[in-house]
Amino acid sequence: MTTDCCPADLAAPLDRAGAERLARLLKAVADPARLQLLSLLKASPGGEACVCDLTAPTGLSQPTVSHHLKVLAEAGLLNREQRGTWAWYSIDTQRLAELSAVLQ
Amino acid sequence: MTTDCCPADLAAPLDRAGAERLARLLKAVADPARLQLLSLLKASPGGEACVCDLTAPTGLSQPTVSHHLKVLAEAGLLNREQRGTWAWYSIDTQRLAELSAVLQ
DNA sequence: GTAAGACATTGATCGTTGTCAATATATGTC
DNA sequence: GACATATATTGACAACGATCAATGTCTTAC
Repeated sequence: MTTDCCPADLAAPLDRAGAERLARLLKAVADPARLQLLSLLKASPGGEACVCDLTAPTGLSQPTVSHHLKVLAEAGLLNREQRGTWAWYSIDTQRLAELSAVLQ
Repeated sequence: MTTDCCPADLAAPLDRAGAERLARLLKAVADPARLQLLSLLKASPGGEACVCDLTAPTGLSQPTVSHHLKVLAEAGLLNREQRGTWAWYSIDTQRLAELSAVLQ
């Protein structure tokens, strides 16, 4: 069950506004770099990683990784926790599961 | 179970090529017009509709609707069947379910 | 307080894509 | 065959987004 606002469902008739909300969420995931980041986070011990751990395996620059993580976080799919100098990111598994359920 | 090629899984480590394949699929869905089309198809009697039935409810021009249906069909998410002058589209529910499963 | 390190932001570039008007193709009808 | 209708394709344009270099901000260590 989603709270008031967010995902919606493909089965219910989708008006333009609902479609745009859902599309924004899906666009966050529909990028190879961000999919790789999600995969890396899922495979990380504790399900979390800092930015510095994610640049090498993706082959992207630090600002680019930071950008993608921000996109995912703003979509609500990642949680961000600051620990000292490091920023730790982890997947919001419930949110991701909700998004997955929309397509069924 | 996916056949040899397609979706892949977020849990398994995702290389760049796999990520790009998956992103292509998700991009097909990550558009408000295409989400509305999927929703309309799902709600249609028999789970299918022709192009002429889809322009009015989306508010898009006929070429634009045709374009979006093509994108979805090329992604394997829609089936196309020609009947006389009409082209009938329907959702490939298995393919869509596979895509949904990837995000879990 | 200065320096170093981790991350974020800004600015610029370039390819991609959603949209429509115009046109083309194909199918059925008279 | 000529015509009407349904769909697809082409061409053009505007908006968006992925990327990086350069720079800014913040935290810890000395």
